[in-house]
Amino acid sequence: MDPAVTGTPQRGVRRPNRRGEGGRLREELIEAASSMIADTGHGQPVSLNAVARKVGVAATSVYLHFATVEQLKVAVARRGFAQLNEYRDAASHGITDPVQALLVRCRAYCRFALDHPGHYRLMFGAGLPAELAYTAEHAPGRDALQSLAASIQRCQPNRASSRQDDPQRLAMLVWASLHGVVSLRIDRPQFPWPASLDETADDIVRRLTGLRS
Amino acid sequence: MDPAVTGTPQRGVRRPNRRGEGGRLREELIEAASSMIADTGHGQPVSLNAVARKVGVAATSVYLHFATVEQLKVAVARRGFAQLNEYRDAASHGITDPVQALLVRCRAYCRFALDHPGHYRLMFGAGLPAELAYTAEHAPGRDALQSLAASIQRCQPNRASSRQDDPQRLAMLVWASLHGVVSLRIDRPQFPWPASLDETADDIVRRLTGLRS
DNA sequence: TGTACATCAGTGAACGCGCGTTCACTGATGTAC
DNA sequence: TGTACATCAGTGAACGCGCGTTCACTGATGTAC
Repeated sequence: MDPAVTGTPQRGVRRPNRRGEGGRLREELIEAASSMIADTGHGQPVSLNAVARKVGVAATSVYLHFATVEQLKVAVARRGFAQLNEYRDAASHGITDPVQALLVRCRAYCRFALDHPGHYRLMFGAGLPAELAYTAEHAPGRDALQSLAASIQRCQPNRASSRQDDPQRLAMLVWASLHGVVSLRIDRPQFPWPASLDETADDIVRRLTGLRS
Repeated sequence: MDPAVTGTPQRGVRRPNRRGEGGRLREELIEAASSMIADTGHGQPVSLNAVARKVGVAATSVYLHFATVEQLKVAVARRGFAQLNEYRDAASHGITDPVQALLVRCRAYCRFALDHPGHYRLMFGAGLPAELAYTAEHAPGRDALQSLAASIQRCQPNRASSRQDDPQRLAMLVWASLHGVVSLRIDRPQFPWPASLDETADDIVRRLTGLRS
């Protein structure tokens, strides 16, 4: 049987890193865990053993770089948040109209989720390591939400904004709603969703914020 | 140590059911699994072994009533859907104004989720047994969505409804958005959510449907 | 230039655990004759 | 009324599995003298 199919490590393929380059294994582990997590569209978490197997290394070698399997998950989640930010920023790059920028950024959020369901689940589901949970300063999810609020606020000078339209509150509504849309699309692939995710995202953002462009 | 605390089965407490009443164990198992799942606000799935332990029965006895652990989960999920329906119907009972009825039913949906996070996760998360996934006829989630669409439609004779306001589409938007709200509240208890879940639900339903009462 | 040694990347065997599932069984209770 | 037997509810030991983690180790490579 093909080792790539069975998941058996390719014997002899991997050579130890050179002296001083042990850190490469760390990257390899994060990379492998990321790609495995990305694959599990529907599914259960990736195990330390499986990641080590994929890299072609003894399970114990993971402990050279991560004190615990939780720390590996943290690293993968961080990478996911960084990717999401890039994804979103790239999408709105060069767009000057703030409403268009908002819409495009929300679409990018949704597309990221459906393109990386495993990451998305890890980042926004119950499995997020406590270390990254919403705490005062460093929570990456919090930064993302602030960025959404700012994006909404940039649309508001154009129009008379009532006290109802507090950008923080709108950001929370938009975030939560889009999260619902993509979560259900990920977890309920059978459901007859409307074909266009972009349209659904636009529709929700427009209805919730009341913005027209 | 108190057996109730350690999870150790209470030795000798349980007596076999009388002849012809073996079905009672089935109910006990569903009940125990339900209450355990309800307890796991944050958390991983409940195991067959743990359920049997809780009931005070050998793990193998589960197989007297369920061919597989999946079937037990199906039974628990079905019970959850039935409870949600009751919950929602009870909330709107006696309310004649259709907009009020819609709002109240949506609030009930949200409150059910937060009051029964384990059930909710099982019913609307990735873990739902394939048997209950959206298939042609019998999916309970589908019935719930149809009921929401009908509730929205009842609000519409009052107003000029454009093609934009297809009740099926609105139901999908509302369901997905409320799902996002409650999912995040369940999975991110740390986040500074606005105190009133009811207000958030009302706000989202109103903004998405454009209904004012 | 040679050699002892520290350092580094990574290994391999073993652990205890809980899991879902199988199998042959036990012991009480009802029923047919 | 007594007894053999079928039925029923439930048990107990054992399985193979993958998991995260521990521990003492190996073997190559660089460096100090």
